Amino acid sequence: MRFSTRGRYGLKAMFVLAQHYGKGPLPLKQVAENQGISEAYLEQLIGELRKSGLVKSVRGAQGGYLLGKAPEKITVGDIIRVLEGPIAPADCVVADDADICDQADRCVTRLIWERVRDSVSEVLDSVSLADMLAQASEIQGGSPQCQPISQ
Amino acid sequence: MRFSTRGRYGLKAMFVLAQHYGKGPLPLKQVAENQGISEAYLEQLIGELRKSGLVKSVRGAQGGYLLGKAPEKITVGDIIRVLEGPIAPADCVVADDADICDQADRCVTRLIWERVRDSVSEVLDSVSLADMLAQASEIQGGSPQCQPISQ
DNA sequence: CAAAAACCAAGTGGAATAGTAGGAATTAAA
DNA sequence: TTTAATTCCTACTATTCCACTTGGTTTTTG
Repeated sequence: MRFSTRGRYGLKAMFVLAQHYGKGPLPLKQVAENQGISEAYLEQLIGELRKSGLVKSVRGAQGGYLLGKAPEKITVGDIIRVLEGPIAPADCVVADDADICDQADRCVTRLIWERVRDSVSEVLDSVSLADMLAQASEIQGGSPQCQPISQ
Repeated sequence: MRFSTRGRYGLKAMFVLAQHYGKGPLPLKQVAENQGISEAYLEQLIGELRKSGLVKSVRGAQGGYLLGKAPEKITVGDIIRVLEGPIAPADCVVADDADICDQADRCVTRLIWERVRDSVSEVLDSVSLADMLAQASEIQGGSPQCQPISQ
């Protein structure tokens, strides 16, 4: 029951962009170095974030990436859903195609997965990048960094 | 962010054993057929549950498996932890080796993963097999079945 | 024009998942 | 005492996903 590096790296990258919000585009190289993440790998992830509209890009020299919306309007859940897919501990509780399960109304384990899904969604949707910025300034020298190399 | 079939099948199997609690050992073949799960695969999973003490086995003809404790004393969290490992959306918030992260006190994304971990744990630890039995009798003909073939 | 950057597509090694296959040991019942 | 039912154990396999790497092309600024 782990999130992969896709979601975790993506969230860190978005946090870095949030810290730079309003200061123009930030080159991916700086984001990657800041977090100790492979730039080429992060490039793939941020490409998906761009297609989703959560980030914008500026091409060419002096270019880079920026948040597509204000930090208040981007939640952790938004980011995770783009990079990890729908939040659901089992296929039968993926919100959109809930009717995939023909036994839905008689299934007891499904009730468990629904509760897990809802509680994870509630946590992730309740935290915005702006909230994370606020928390970072509470924590002295706050950074999104956690295990620079393997995390 | 899915649980694998390990945890999902294991939970279903445990629910079936709970339904049979107090009635002697139940052969794995019946559990597997009831749920439409490969018996040989389920055998591996229930072996781990047995080693953890959550189920007991009776060998030989007329043998089978039984819950190791009363349904009230076994939670979904117990089962999931045996089959899926510690509940933690990222390695840096695996309870035991929390100190794996040298930046723990300055890390902002870690706070998110801690909240996710705790909320998932809270849900899974708050539901026992006995609770599931009660829910099953509320739902007419309640079964743990959900998508018999692929789930 | 040169350098900095985003963009794109394809390949790669390793690990985990979701099983299969085949047998050995144990026990109840015929 | 044999037979059938059942657990127990190990090893194998195909597929998928992860976490990258590689090698470019295009766009833009100075």
